Amino acid sequence: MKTDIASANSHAETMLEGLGRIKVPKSSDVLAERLKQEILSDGYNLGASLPTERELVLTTGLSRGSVREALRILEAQGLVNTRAGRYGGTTVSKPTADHLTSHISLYIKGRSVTLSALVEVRLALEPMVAALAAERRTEEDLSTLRAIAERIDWAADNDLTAFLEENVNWHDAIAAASHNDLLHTFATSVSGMMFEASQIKEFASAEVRQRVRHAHMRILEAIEAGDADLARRRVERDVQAYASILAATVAAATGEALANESPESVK
Amino acid sequence: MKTDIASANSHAETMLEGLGRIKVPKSSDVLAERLKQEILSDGYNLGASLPTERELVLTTGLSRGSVREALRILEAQGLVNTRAGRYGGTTVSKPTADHLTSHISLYIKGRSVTLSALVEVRLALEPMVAALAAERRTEEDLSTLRAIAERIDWAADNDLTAFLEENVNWHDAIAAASHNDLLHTFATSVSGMMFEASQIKEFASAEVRQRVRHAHMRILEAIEAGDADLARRRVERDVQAYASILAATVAAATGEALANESPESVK
DNA sequence: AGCTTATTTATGGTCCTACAATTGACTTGT
DNA sequence: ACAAGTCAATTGTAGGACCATAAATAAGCT
Repeated sequence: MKTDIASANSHAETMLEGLGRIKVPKSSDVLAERLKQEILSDGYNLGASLPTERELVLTTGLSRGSVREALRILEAQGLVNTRAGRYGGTTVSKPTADHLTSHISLYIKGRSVTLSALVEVRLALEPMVAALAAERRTEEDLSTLRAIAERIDWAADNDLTAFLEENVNWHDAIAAASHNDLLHTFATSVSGMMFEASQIKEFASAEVRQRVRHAHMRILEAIEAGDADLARRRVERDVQAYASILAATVAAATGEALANESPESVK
Repeated sequence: MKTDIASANSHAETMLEGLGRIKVPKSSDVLAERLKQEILSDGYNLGASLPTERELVLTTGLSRGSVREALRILEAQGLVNTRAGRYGGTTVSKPTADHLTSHISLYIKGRSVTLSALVEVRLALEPMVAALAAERRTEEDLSTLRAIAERIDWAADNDLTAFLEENVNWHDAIAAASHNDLLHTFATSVSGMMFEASQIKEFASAEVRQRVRHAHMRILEAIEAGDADLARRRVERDVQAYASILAATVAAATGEALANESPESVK
């Protein structure tokens, strides 16, 4: 059953120029893609239940293993949740911010994005975040920010770990105050990665900590006043200052250690 | 074997205050997480081979089904590729831009992000993209841009579909010229989603098409001249103009149709 | 009744086994 | 030297069995 087809194809290459390597998709991929379309297209409101695994086995003709692999893919994409037990099953969900952050993080690490590239992205995002925060912050946003600022003030001279942690919270709180989900997630993902990278290099000297507190104060002022342009400018300056300090620290470290000229990459 | 433990626990609630609902992770999740750490931490250069499925079965003690589910998760995260056949197997890879774009797209659709929110993100990203492009564009970048501009000029009066398509290419080419991977991916993802949404509303009138071509010309000029600030300002104006046209079109459509006040969301 | 406790049962979670499909390397034939 | 065929390790798929989970229900006990 093989010789006929094989020999026929081997001599017909001239007819197949335009065809690249044909891809044979896995059944689990096909099912995952179909379910994904089904979920996105319309039906399936949030929380709605997909058919059970065994029902999918019947309707698709695939094995349960393949069905489960498809569901694992959808789960990794944040499109569904699964619960065991009676009245459990697979339900439609929406990707969380954490989900997207994790994927962005993987991308940054995988691509060895340089610190300076991250700075550029921050420089694009954070001034806009601050401007929107100044326009839209609620009283709740403000009190959250004030509370964090207080904790940072305390931690600056007492608990370095807490200081760095609260710093992340600070940026997250401002991003939240912009009341733009996507911008929020982008900004926190990128600045989170930067802090993760710069924390290792532990360059948070007393002087830097003082600078940070001062900058925060001035930014908070602008946001409290609802002055979008002022907030934008001050954040821009802050990020730039942060970047140059970081660059200097990195240069000093690599210069002293090995005179290594490769641009610093995350990961 | 059940009564003892059950009755003992039921009367000991006071001792268990601090314990929330304990979660029992799935074996495939645990394995996926461990392999992910292994891949990220250090070993496993790009292209390196993970153990075969059956080796993982031996070393982990899990069933092959669980191992495969774990690998599907890693695959969905873009961390590995799998090839069948002898000398095939699972190899370490890095998440592609398409991968991240797809996840961003899912997030936007799932969250029903509003068009105005997307505009805000574009307004943050694209001026920076243009500024960097002006500073860093290579000759190749420029010739790509010029070629696209030509095709857009032709398509504007002849082929609406091609016009919209080349428009996406245009934005992608500028983002590529910024030579910042992350910024590139963010910008194309967001503007891609916007075009996808606005295409349906088919508001690309002849007048709008003319405006677009003019704006592109002026932006290309600035990038050719290497004038970062000029490029930034012109892109900012362009995005803002685009946004207000879109807003007007949407307002007219919904106003006439139903006087619907809900903010337009993607999806 | 009103509470605790046990049972039921549909569902996902895990394991096992077997075989098909794939594919690069190897062998053979000419 | 080249073409075709064979081999072998690996993923892909199927099917079955059983375990673990959890909500709804029933039973039992004040």
